[in-house]
This record gives sequence, C-alpha cells and structure tokens, in this order.
Amino acid sequence: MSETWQEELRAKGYRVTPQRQLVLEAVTNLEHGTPEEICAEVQRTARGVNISTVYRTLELLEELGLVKHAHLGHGPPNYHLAAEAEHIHLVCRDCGTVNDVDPAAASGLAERLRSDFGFETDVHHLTVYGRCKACGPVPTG
Amino acid sequence: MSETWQEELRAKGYRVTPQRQLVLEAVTNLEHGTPEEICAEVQRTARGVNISTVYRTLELLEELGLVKHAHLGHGPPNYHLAAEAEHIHLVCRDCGTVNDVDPAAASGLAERLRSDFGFETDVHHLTVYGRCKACGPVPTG
DNA sequence: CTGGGTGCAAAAAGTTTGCAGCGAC
DNA sequence: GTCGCTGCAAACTTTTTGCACCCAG
Repeated sequence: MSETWQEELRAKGYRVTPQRQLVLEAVTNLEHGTPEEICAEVQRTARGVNISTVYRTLELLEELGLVKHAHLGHGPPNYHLAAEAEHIHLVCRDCGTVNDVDPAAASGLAERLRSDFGFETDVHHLTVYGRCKACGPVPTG
Repeated sequence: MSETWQEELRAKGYRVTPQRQLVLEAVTNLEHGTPEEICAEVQRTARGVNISTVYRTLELLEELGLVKHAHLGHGPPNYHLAAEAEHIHLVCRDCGTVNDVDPAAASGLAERLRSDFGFETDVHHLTVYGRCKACGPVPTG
C-alpha cells in the first residue's frame, strides 16, 4: 500500500470517479460477485450506475491488478479482489455455493503439472467443480 | 458396449435421426468443440443442420451420458465424448490450447478436498488455467 | 476549459423457444 | 398415421459499442 489505487489511476492518466470507487467497494463487500450482482450492490448506494459502466470499470480494475475474475461454471464470470489471498474456488454443482480454500491444497497438482508438462498453473484461477458436503452427504455405508 | 447408443435412444423413447448421428460423429472427430465448432463440423457433411438442433442434440447426448461439457474460460462451453477416459483440461491463457492430462495428477487435491471439506471433486470437469510450456518458456536462469 | 467517463440505447454473441411441416417407427 | 424432431425465426441473456453530454482535473 505504498500508494493508493486512486493515485495509481491518476498516474496512468485515468480519472477517479465516484462510479469507480463504488464498484471497487462493491467488489470488496461482496467478496465474490458477477457483474450484475456488483451492479446491484453499487445501486444500493447510488442509483443510476449503469451496467455497462460496471463492465468497463471491472475491466479497468482488472487491468490495474486490483480485481481478478474466474469462470465458475455456466453463469457469468465472478469477480473478487486481487488483494485478497489467492484461493481456490470450490463450486458445488448442486447448490452453486462457492467456497474458497487454501491454494496449498493444489500445490501438489501445480508442481506435477510444472514438472511433467512445463505448465505454469494459475492457482487463483483454479475452479474445482463437484458436490459440497452439505449437498452430497453420500452415505459411505 | 453391450448396447449401441442407438438402441439406448430407442429404449428411452427417443428417435435415431441423421442429425443426432452427425453431431455425435462431429464430437468424436473434434475431440473438443464448442457448439458452433460442432455445428460447422457437422455441416461439412450435411449442409442445413441448424445450430439450434446442435444445442438440443448436445443436451440430449449429455443426458444420455454420451458426451460431457466443461467451461474453459471466456468462451462457450466445450464438449467432448464421455466415453474417453476422464481427464483434466489444461487451458493456456496465452494460446488457448487445451491439453488433456491424466486425472491422477489431481488425485492428491481431490483426496484433500474430500477429507478436509467433504467436497466430492468432479475430476473430469477440472479445468486448470495457466501458461503452457510452448507459450511460457520462462527462463529460470 | 479539455478530454476521458458515463448513461442510454442499439448492436453483438451465445443460447433458448414457438411453431409448422417432416420423417422415424 | 402418430408424434417426436427439425429448421427457421424470433425472443432472451450477457456483454460490447457508439454517441452526446457531463464532470474530474
């Protein structure tokens, strides 16, 4: 945090607008959100912020490295703060719930892909599909 | 292969049509394909097969368990034969190439998610984002 | 003031649906 | 002959783009 993102914006010739601050706040509050959800969250505070502005702003914030997005199945992409620790997304095919887990769980996979295939895994972008504990209490007996 | 899929179709009250055979052939030939790519492949043989028929047929074939789909990033979903061995998709963020790798690479991850979170991983649906060997020959020296 | 940003609306892109006619059985 | 399937076109959903006006700097 040697510099605020506002200063970074200015430094790159962009402007600091209320909409941009609101979108970033919304992403922060929601932790995970689709563009539409983010737009709704923004509009709780300031009515009249357009969905296309949200898309443009998310693109800008991602370019600045402030937010990241992941694709979590069928629906629209899901945005979250980049400042948060990297994490793996666990998506339940049944209830759609997204859980964040420590990327350490995938360190073995990432190492194996690197050594065997020379593939550099983007851990924060890792999405694991399956069935969560609550939805799939598969009786093992 | 105790029974052909055609017989399975019939048994469930569906009909065996040229379009359905063509779509399944296209998926087989392409190995990986979006609905549009599959439609294009089909039309190399039989002009006039409509994109909506391709969508409806893919949905049916998936319901029958003959094909599966995965979401590989920004674009449309990607279909492949279910009969093929389950595999992990390695998607390169740079060139977009999709490589299939043995799910054994993720067995550690899957086990860990199960024991720690009670999460049943859908291995065939696992998509790993990153940079492939060809695109990211990161000089380690 | 200047020029980038925003809202609005239309365009694109991907997918689904309604309906009339066709063809598998 | 029946009824599910198909092609076509229109509707829908999500995202992008063009343009006139507005406001951050």
